[in-house]
Amino acid sequence: MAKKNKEFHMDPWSARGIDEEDYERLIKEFGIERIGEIERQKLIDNRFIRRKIIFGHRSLDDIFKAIEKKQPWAVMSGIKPSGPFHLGTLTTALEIVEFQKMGAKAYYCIADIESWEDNGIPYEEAEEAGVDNLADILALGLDPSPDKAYIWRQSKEPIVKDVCFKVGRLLTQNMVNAIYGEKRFGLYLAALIQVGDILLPQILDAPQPTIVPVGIDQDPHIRLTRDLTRRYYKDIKEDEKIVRDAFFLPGATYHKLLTGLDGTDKMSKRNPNSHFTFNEPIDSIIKKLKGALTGGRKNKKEQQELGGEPQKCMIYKILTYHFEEDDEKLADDFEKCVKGELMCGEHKKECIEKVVKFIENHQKKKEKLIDKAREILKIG
RNA sequence: GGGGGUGUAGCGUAGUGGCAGCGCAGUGGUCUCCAAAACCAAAGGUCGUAGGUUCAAAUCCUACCACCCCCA
Repeated sequence: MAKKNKEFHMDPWSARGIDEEDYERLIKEFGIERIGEIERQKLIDNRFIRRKIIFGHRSLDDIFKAIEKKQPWAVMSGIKPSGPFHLGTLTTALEIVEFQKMGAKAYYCIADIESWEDNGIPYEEAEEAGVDNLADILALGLDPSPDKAYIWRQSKEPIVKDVCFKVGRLLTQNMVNAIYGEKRFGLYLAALIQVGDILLPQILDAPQPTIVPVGIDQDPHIRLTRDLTRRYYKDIKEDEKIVRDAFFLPGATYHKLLTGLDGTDKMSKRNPNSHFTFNEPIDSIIKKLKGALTGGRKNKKEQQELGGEPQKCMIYKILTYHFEEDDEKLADDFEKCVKGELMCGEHKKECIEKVVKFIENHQKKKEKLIDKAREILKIG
């Protein structure tokens, strides 16, 4: 209620939830484009597109053009090494892997400057988490070969720091306030470093379309980056001749965020019951899933008469995001739930089995990739 | 550089010298197909840190630390 009067700040660093009304607003007022039928068809292999988890984008058309003309393009995203992988980071990671499979060169950033600025974790302490996170995405299928991927740590990559200072000249206090609200100064710096991360493919290689798959809460970074790119990375001319084209405005895809397993606004580190990590003991994961919010009715009788409410159900949600491969089975379970034929206890049990299988399998793959991750990040 | 303010449980707060309390969150239980909601119960504190005054300090004094505001 009060929200309508308040200024709309979507904050990449806070844990505020985002509701349907916000999504509409982002599309109407902030220029995010809906994923239309054409984009949908072109990306139909992507589960997140099919299931409308990725709901919006900027400049996806540049990517399709590059694909058509067989020109190079990039996918860029990263992770803040402040803890283990969870279902939220899994979404972005899978998106990167998907785009790489479609032909993009993948640029993956370990955002250790941000984990210092945001969480107070010194670079050295972020190393282990960085290795762990990288091993996770390798296990999910990221191909690290040098022609297909470039992986870096912010603190060790001078180019991204250069960009921070270069574009910093274009920014005023009022602009950062409008985008992020009042924050610790270091967070603004981290945001500018991230501008460097997003532009890195075009700096290291040549101007090319870049897609940044992110959660919708990261859009402020995308807006800032596009604004600064437009103003700073223009055509470079020598003697009236263009020697380097202007950069492409970095594009993005936006996915909806998973809410907390326990029914709270957002999965957050603060609230351990809202999420589980990939490094967590299996019995702890099971316990959290057992306690997950469902859309079930008061008792069995009412459930059979009225049917469940899968829209509210976290079990249904995480199956949709990650753990049910089969579209038909998913739709079928939705139907059964609404008709009152599927009981939550039973559905939960099924879901738990799938999650446990996934985590155990993932751990096995990951274990073998830790050394590889160390090698890539040059951490001994 | 100067001035003012704040610091009490995970979070929000009450407490002006005499047993450190309340709300929310978290935990356990009842209920439930499982959760949620509701109800019941238990738990949680070096009162920012270090000194000092006092029979007695969250409370008064000193220094330091962290954060916020104002002035130059």
